[in-house]
Amino acid sequence: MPTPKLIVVVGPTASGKTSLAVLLGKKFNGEVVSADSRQVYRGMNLGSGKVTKKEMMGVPHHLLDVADPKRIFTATHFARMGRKAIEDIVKRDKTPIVCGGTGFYIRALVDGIVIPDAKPNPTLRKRLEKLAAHELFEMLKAKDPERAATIDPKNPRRLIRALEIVDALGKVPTLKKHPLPYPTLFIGIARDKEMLKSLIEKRLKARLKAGMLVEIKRLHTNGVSWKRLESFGLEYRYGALFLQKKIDKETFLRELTKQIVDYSKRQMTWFRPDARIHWITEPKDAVRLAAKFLA
RNA sequence: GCGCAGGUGACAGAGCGGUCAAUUGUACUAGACUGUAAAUCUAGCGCCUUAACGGCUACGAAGGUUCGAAUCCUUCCCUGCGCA
Repeated sequence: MPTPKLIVVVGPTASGKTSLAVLLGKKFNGEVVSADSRQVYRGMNLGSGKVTKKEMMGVPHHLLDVADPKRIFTATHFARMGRKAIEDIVKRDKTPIVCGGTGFYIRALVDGIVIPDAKPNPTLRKRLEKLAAHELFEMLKAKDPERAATIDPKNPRRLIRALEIVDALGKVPTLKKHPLPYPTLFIGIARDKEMLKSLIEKRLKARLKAGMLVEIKRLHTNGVSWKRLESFGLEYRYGALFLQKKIDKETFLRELTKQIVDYSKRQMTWFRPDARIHWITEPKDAVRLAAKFLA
């Protein structure tokens, strides 16, 4: 039995990750583990760019439709389920292909960062949300100077989470990693800015035509609040704003396009420093890399 | 032609004698990321300098007043509105 190996496909939104993962899966007897923080939710298909059954071309996919959009799903849930899926794939002698654009999820899963075992505490959060960032920072500094030294002192969300951990565990533990024990090939899809922008525009048009707004409306009808939809960002946020008539069609299109482009930049900010990633531009280069890696 | 208002950095738009390379918003660029991560947050943004409480050039143009002007005066050019 050959040693199990892992392939990871990353890249900005609209760069072509999905079809590349399918191609690799088909060629190398693999199964795809999606690493996308929105595609985990049931009913969020068009807006999140989820693969369709047809596009899968018979390659099994994991971690799609595993969560209820009305409930919070987190990186920890993802990492746990992802690990299980990968172990299962390996056990069946197939190659797991992690594919997605959510950098934090990939890190949690592949690098196995140990996220502090402190559950979200809504009551505490609600109370802390009333405070200003500098007040939160002072609190953290008093209770856990070590964490305070490394945290972003102006990011309330991070500060609140840190205080939440302190509340549950006494202090924020130092970062530990339990990476997946397989040799791993990281492939990144590189796209120049102009090209990516036009890909994003094209894809958005196609999604709208396919009924993206109907999908968002259906989610709301099925009990997902506007507020929740807005919190999902991008397609769901702007779609919800438009359906509520908070913005007009033109603003919707213009802002959403811009936000998706901005998002793709943030993704690159995340992936770019990772020296393990082999950047490619053509699928055949990815196939070549993978063939060599799996040999 | 006369009257009034105005010409500021990519755009919008403050400033109305010194602390102004110039508030702010947008756009743009870069970055962070320990259970919301498509979320959340930060920084830069005239030119030179690795950098600076350093130098240079700047607020329509040209002169002038002043120790000192984006800010005051004069002339010119341009724009908007009103009247002819």
